[in-house]
This record gives sequence, structure tokens and C-alpha cells, in this order.
Amino acid sequence: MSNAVDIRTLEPVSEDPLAPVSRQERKQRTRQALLDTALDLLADRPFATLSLREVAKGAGLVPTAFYRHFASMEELGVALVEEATRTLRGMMRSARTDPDTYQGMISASVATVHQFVRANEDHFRFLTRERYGGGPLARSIAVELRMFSGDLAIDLARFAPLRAWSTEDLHMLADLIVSVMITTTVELLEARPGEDAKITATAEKRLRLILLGIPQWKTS
Amino acid sequence: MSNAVDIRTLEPVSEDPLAPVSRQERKQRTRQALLDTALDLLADRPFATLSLREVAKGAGLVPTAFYRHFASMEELGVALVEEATRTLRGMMRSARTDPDTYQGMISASVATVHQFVRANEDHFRFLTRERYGGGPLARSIAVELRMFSGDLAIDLARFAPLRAWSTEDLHMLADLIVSVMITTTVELLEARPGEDAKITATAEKRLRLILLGIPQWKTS
DNA sequence: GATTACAGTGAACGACTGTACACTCAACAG
DNA sequence: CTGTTGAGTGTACAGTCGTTCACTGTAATC
Repeated sequence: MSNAVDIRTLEPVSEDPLAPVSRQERKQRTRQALLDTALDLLADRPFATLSLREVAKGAGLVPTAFYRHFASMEELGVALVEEATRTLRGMMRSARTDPDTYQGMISASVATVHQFVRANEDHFRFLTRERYGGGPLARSIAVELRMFSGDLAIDLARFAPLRAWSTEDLHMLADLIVSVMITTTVELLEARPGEDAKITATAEKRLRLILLGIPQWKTS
Repeated sequence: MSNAVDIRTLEPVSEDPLAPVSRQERKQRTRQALLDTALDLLADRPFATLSLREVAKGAGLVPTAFYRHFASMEELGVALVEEATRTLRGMMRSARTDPDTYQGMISASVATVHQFVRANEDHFRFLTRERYGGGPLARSIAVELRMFSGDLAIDLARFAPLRAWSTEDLHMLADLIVSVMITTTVELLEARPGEDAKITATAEKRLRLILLGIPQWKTS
């Protein structure tokens, strides 16, 4: 009767409490343990300060066993980006259920961001940290965000007041909206308990102000 | 005839080519050398990965001599925030020379940001990196940016269409503008040569779109 | 001119880092 | 049942790290 759903993939959670633990399943499990402890350790420090040894220890492994799963810490970082990115794509997909009014679209989008950030704080903290952290991960995250913004631009093009806009202007608008969402995400992650409502309300205001300018815009 | 000006402080540069090198002047000089090499090393990595030893070595010092100037790397980080913050304040002051049209204000502001970022890439890279990097520096940078945004809100309040706005809405608008400026800064720092014009043009568009919404806004 | 203050030196420490290598032992294929 | 594969172990090594301590030499002070 539970019908549990993974909020990241929106796929049903298969509950298999006592699996026969095949060989590759075990491997995948400790691999996930490595990713999880890395994400835990990343709660309050940048990725570049993680050491292979402490990640291995956190996963209950001896340092050398780490190499059975990743050739280096950087490779683990890439896997982490992929994992967090999957969450991000899940959010994007979930936000695409479009109400037909501006106001409805705004509040639904902000609510989706709020829900996903709270349900996956680790992932979003990792993404926002490393996006600007300057490591080698920054670039791949930037690429992912650009994709995000590109998809949003396509969605926006369907709205009547935006049909006549040049694609360049549509991307400008999409980037602007994405940057508001990123700002909101960071604010949520830094918020003290109880401040969520205020943050989402402000985010909605920012989006509403931007959308108010749309009818006045003369596209090039 | 040169009338050279320090772009960070807007104060005249005193040219004293062969000073008699007093004792405390020497000290201040090596202190600055520590800050400078730290900033250099920060070009492509987060602050948390800097080691005391390499900063000392870069400044031509033995590791233990570092302690004559800073009690720890974190203290150096704080000094770095102060230095970069001085640049930021210089930019803010420089941007306050307000033309009286929206369009003039927008292009002048974007031009100022562009000019300051290009002239002090190290400082702005450091600020944007560490703002979201999650270290102990993030908070003090956040405080500084909030001040920045607060000052901007005050300036905005002088504009006729914004006189009736609630202070809360003014802050919302100021934050929005600041986040556009931060986004633009990051884009400039990541830009390949020759892309500057496109980036500043996009930044102006984003600001113009936001300002177009102002007359339609119903403040609360 | 004698004395002090102090920026910078050099050796040494214990802790931690990534990585190499030879190993164990249980799941798998034949 | 037998042989192989491979995830995980244990030891070891060479570097780097922050920090300690006793020191040197010179500018500043009296």
C-alpha cells in the first residue's frame, strides 16, 4: 500500500530487503557506499579537500580497495556529478507539468525547486559548491546547467507572448530564470530552519517581476 | 603628467621608487607578498587546498616565517577577503555616478563591472569561488554582498518609479540585480578572449528586461 | 655604543597523503 | 568438483603537511 517513489527518478522503489547478494551487486553496493560517504563529507568542505583515504575509511574500506571502483578521486567526482545531475534532471522533468497561467507556473516551479532541494540537499549543495569552485568538475556542471537552461528556453518558446522572441532573447530569459533558481537554491541551503517560506516567496516575486517585463520587451 | 590612479581605491598612486625600507615597511611588504602569491595560487583551485608551506615558499619564505604575519592560513584568508572586498567597494563607489536614464544607468553599470572585473580578475575570481565554496570565508563574503545589495537598494529608492515601493520589494529588486551582476562576473571570468562584448550585451539585456517590469509592479 | 625587539632561518617531530605490491578467500565458469 | 576471477586486505615507502623550538642578524631604541 506504500507505493513509494524515488523523488530523484520518479521511479517506483523496489523493496528487496534480503537479496542474495550476487557478486556484481556487492560491488555496486560498496561503490555506492563510497559515493555516499563522499557526499556526506562534502557537507561542509569543497571536493578538492577530500582524501582518498578518508572516503575509503568512511565506506569501511582499506585505502587500496578504493581503486577497485575508481581510478582516482577525480573519477569519483565525475560519478558524483552524474549522480547529482540525475537529481537535477528529475527536478526539471517534474517542473515541466505546466499550469497555463503565469502565476501558477511560477509558484509551481518554485515549489518544485523547494521540494527537490530539501529532499536532496547533498546533491544541490555539491552542485552549487563545485559549479563555482574552480575544480575540473566546474566545467561539466556548467555544461549541465546550460542544457537545463536550453531545455527551459524550448519550453518558454511555447508560451504565446514569447513566440515572436528571437532564440537569442529566449536564451537570455532562460539564463536569467535559471540564475534566479540557483540563487534560491543557495539561499535554501544556507537558510536557518523556518525561513523556507520567506525564501520561496521572494523567489516567486523575483520571477513575477521578470515576467512582468516580457510584454514590454522588443525582441531584436 | 601621468596622474595614475589605483583602480581599486581610486586614490592617486604614490610613486616612491627607492624608499629607505624601514623595518615595518619591509614587514608589510612580505605580508603583501604572501597575499599576492596566495592569490596567484588561487587562480585555479579553491582556497582550502592551499598549504601554508607553498604560500610561504612562493613568497620566498621559510614555512615558519609565515607565522610572523598570520596565525594560520584561515587568517590569511580573512585578509584576502578584506583586500578583495576593498576592490568590490571601489567598484560600487565608481558605479554610483548615476546617469538619469534607465538605459544610461544600465550600460554604465555593466561597463563598470566589466572594467573592474578585467582589472582585478584575481579578486573577483576569489570572491565568486569562495562565496559558494562553503569554507569559513563564505559567510563573510555573503555579509559583504548583502551590504552591497543594501546600498544598492538605497540608491534605487531615489528613482521616481521606485519611491512607492516597500523596502522589502526594494531589497528583492536589489538582490535580483546583484545576482545578475554576479552571474555576469562569473561569465566574464570564464570567458574565452573576445567574448566580452557578447557577455556585457547579454547582461544589459537582462537588466533591461527586469527594469521593464518595474512600472507594472504592484508593491505590497 | 650597548641593548633590545623581531623578521627570518633550519632542523626535527608526528600525522597524513597517494600508491605499489603481494596476499586472501569467496563467488563464479567450466 | 576444479580452476579462475576479482573485491578486499596488510604492509610498506616516499612525500607533504602544520607546528615546535632554538637560532641568527640587523634595524630600532636607550
